[in-house]
Amino acid sequence: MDEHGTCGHHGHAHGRDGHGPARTADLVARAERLAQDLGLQFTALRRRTLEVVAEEGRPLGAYDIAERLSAPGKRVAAVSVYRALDFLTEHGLVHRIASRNAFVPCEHGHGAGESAVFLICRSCGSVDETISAEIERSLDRTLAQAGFKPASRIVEIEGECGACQGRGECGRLEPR
Amino acid sequence: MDEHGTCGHHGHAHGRDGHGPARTADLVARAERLAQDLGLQFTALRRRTLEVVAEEGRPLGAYDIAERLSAPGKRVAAVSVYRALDFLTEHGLVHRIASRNAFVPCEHGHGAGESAVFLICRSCGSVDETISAEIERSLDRTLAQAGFKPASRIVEIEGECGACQGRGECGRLEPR
DNA sequence: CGCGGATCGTTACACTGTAACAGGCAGGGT
DNA sequence: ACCCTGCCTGTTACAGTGTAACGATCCGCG
Ligand SMILES: [Zn+2]
Ligand SMILES: [Zn+2]
Ligand SMILES: [Zn+2]
Ligand SMILES: [Zn+2]
Repeated sequence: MDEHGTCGHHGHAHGRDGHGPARTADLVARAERLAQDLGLQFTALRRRTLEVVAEEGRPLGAYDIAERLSAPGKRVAAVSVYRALDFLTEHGLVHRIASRNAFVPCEHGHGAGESAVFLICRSCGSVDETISAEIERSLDRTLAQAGFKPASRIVEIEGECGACQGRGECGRLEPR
Repeated sequence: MDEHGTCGHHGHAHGRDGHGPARTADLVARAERLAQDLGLQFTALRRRTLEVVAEEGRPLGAYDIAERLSAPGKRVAAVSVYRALDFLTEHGLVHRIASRNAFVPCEHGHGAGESAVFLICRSCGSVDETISAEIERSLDRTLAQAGFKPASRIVEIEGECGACQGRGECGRLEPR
């Protein structure tokens, strides 16, 4: 799959629901294939959780997800969402943004070895996931030099995305 | 700029209270100089908070700090600690480890421009702070290419530190 | 003296995450 | 059919993390 790979300048219109749905189907398909291959259960709760995260254009907290999954008369507890998120993050379908205590859908389908760099915009709240072999290499080099054996990596950059720089701050940052 | 010349080989013996006290005096001096220069108040609470964080060899939570600062009859509330930590982190005297919700003393005296890489050991819980111009460069390059203007960076690597990989022979010195 | 600013104590509250236990449901052996 | 087992989910309770709001104190300044 080569999603927006030729986007050049990362115009990332996912501040809203730009290409959310398309990605959602992609992710669900990937999850089903993965569950098939590994003999895991891609249950309804896990699927609905993935869909909710994928369709929101910005990081969602576990309690926000629980609220979106709940219906009048059928409440989904946050603890169930946490368990679903455990499954999804373990298999690389969603990522946790440590600096925000929130979750975003994976945009790249990278393996466990490749770690992502998250660009978090202060103005519009969007999160862009990029992969850079160069960063990977320099990280590996530094770690090897320090005699440190890495298991998981977190790289999160907070700042202002390209779309928000030109226009003051027209990013719609929804309260609540 | 003195480049972490103190510790050369990153053998980081600070798993316990190795060179805590020495660093503590260093940090306090740096804080006093900084407050002097900028006309800020390095109050008793801020100093004691910095000392507590500096003397522990591992990341401390805000509530842990509050507990250590409290005495029978003189309780320090966590919210006060958070305010002191805000001051200390804003001026680069301590760093927050986002993946742990905990705080460590700065080991390098780097400016705001240089971002640190934190090596967090799963076994002994120690945190080593290193600066790598190479990582910095590749990050800058990737960000520029994405049209993203960075404000703050978080790089946290979890894994196993050099000392814990031996598992029988601790603290083996590795020349070069 | 009165005033504004910064700090700190205190309370209350929201948000994040996990432990423990119980019920449901599918698959497999008998 | 039955039981047994493993996995998932619902529910409750709780620990840990972080902030808002208000008031008191201190201090420098006109
Ligand atoms: Zn990803
Ligand atoms: Zn933006
Ligand atoms: Zn530092
Ligand atoms: Zn270690």
